Amino acid sequence: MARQAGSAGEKTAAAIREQSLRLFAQHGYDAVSMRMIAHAVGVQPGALYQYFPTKQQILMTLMREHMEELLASFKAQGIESEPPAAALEHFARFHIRYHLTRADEVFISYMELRALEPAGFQEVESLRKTYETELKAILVRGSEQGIFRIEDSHVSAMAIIAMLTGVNTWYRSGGRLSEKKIEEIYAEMVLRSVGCVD
Amino acid sequence: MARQAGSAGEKTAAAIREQSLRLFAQHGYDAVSMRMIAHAVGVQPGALYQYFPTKQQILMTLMREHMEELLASFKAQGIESEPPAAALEHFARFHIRYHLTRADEVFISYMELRALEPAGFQEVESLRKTYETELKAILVRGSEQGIFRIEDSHVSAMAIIAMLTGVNTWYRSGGRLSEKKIEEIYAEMVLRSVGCVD
Amino acid sequence: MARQAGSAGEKTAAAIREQSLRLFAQHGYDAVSMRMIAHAVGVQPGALYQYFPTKQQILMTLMREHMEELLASFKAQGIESEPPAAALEHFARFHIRYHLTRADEVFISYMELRALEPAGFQEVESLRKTYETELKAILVRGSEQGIFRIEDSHVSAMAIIAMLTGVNTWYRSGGRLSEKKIEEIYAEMVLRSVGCVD
Amino acid sequence: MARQAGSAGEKTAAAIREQSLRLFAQHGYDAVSMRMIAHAVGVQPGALYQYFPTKQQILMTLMREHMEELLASFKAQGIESEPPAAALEHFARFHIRYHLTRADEVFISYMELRALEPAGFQEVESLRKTYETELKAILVRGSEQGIFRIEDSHVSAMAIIAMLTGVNTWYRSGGRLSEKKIEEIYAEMVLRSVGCVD
DNA sequence: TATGAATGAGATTTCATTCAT
DNA sequence: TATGAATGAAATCTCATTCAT
Repeated sequence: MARQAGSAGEKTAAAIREQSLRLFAQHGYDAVSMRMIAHAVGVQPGALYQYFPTKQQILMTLMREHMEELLASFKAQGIESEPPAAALEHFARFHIRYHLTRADEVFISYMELRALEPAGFQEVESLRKTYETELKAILVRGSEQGIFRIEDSHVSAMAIIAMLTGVNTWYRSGGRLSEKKIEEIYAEMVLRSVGCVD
Repeated sequence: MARQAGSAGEKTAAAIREQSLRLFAQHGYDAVSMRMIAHAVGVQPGALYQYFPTKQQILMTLMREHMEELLASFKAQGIESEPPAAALEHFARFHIRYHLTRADEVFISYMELRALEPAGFQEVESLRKTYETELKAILVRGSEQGIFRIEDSHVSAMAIIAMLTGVNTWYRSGGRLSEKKIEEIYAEMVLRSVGCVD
Repeated sequence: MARQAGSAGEKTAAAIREQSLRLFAQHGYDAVSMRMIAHAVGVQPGALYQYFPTKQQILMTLMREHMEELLASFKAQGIESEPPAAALEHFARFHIRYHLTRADEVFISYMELRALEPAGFQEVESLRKTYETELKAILVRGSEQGIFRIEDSHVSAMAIIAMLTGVNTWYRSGGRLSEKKIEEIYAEMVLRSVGCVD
Repeated sequence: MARQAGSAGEKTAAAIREQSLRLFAQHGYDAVSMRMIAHAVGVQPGALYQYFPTKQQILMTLMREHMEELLASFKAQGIESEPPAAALEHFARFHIRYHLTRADEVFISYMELRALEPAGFQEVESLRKTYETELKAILVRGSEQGIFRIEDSHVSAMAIIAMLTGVNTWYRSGGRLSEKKIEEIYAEMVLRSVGCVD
């Protein structure tokens, strides 16, 4: 069949991103074949190579774009200029919200790191560390001002991020608790965990 | 003459478990082939089928045995009969310790759940829920006794487990902090997170 | 306004010939893809089909044109009317010169014969035989006149052509010996090989 | 279907060599697929990989073994200790004989050099140069003893080898002339070409 | 208990070619 | 005259698994 009128290319490119994201999140990078992606998109496998040179590049693109958007989104919050307690609460709420609305992107960015080739791994790791560093900066500020009581800012940052990110492993929207409520509970636990009682 | 304890077969079986565990943790279930396992064990691929009927069964065995050991280990702690605060601290320390000494088992039990076929998934999920329920029971007890201040025991349990389990994503033994210290920091953060200040 | 001589189309057609020739000579017909040719020409693969209906036709065109030019060039030498010894020397020198200036054309005409489909193969083979027959005619004339001492004109012709054509497998211009010198050495060896001593 | 009794492996390995050789010679390395080889051998494509890790390695093995056998065969002739004229005649006859009995091996070793990856190319080239050097040594000896009249031993060697090797492009056994006769004609032409008249 | 040989399916990727625009 | 998008077939190679020995 020949191509349709209109900008078929843009639609196809977007569809490849969407379907790859969904399939990688559901089955894992290695368990998803180019055939599966092509079938989900509605093209022959060969057509994918007009848009991405390799399967690895599809994954890499999804991850890089996710991390860049996460960082841009975070920067847009202006959290850095807030006082420590407000900043930490804001960070927790932002992180939870981001997770709950971009479940697939977040999921593959944590789960499929090992599927990346070394160069790509380094790049994504570096973006992730940039994000983690933002949290650490908040913790250090709060600690220096005597607002937080923490032993080690690195350990605390890791613990907090793991706690927050974990929401995706169990929360399904439409459940017993609203997303707002989840945000609130996690934010409170985070603040308390660093000795900041309300 | 009697057969030695630890016949060739037993050694091979153990080696398959060890090497599969290591390889699955390192590369992911789908990225590991039976050939890779066989090569690591030092046999031909066909030999693996003397011990496991399918690759899926290797994964399943590793996961089931890990979960069963985790539960048995936990039961042996006698945490259930301790008062809530002590129990929670004890749980946190136990969980961290278990993670830091069984990194591979823990890792694949979290990461490769989706690689399981439905029946196996159900079985492992059920074991995991049993473990999570132990934590929830502690939280409920503490909450009822007014020792913990939590909004929702399920959410808190999920958050705590995610925080604790996350230690594996970054901690490498021989680092800046001892395992004991890590235990201590996490235990304190957990207690605080449920409003239990020391 | 009138179109310029050498329209875009003519330039493209010429570029396809040149690049195909170069690539076929370098990598072999089967190892060269239409994409490679298109890329070398600076167009998209589809554009090639404005000038040649198939990849096979590109090869066929290159070969046919080469053989026709070789024959025309040879005819223009007027060798047929020369006495046998002069004719043979002239043939040898012409053949060497032609090889050394059209390395790629000559190369693919010998190497890629088997890549041709039957009909094309027959056509090129027939042109080649016409050329070989010219040499054989010289040998027969010289033999009949007692100037050459050969056992079998076909074998001698094949041997001489192989010897001369072989120059391309090793000679690179700008080397130790000039092209003129090469011509001279080969011409002498050819004459001697048929018992025609100077 | 399961495997037959007997050493199926050795038979298969030999069959892969034979069929690859035949097919590469007939169609060219790039035009032959692993499917084609497998089909000719009577196995599934995957089975080939029990014997050769890559298609390239099949070609490389065929070429290396051919060159090594050629050199060993040549050494066994003891040509080096013969006087120049006898040595050159002997070389020519040996080369022709070898060509006429190993047409496919010889053919691919000349035609498919460019299909080799750099490392393999170097290896085969080096073996080929060793062989060529043997001929050059004969020419130099004869030249120094005033028996041959040659301008340049390298050019002469190249010319002679090309002439001799060319026999394969046209001779088919069972034709008008016996192999012995061919040997004789070529040997005489070679001797004459270096000014050594009988 | 293990091997060596093989299968049939499927992996990623590339191919020549087509055709609406 | 050329492009951008796509196809359907085929490329090399790897996979889990089987089974006679």
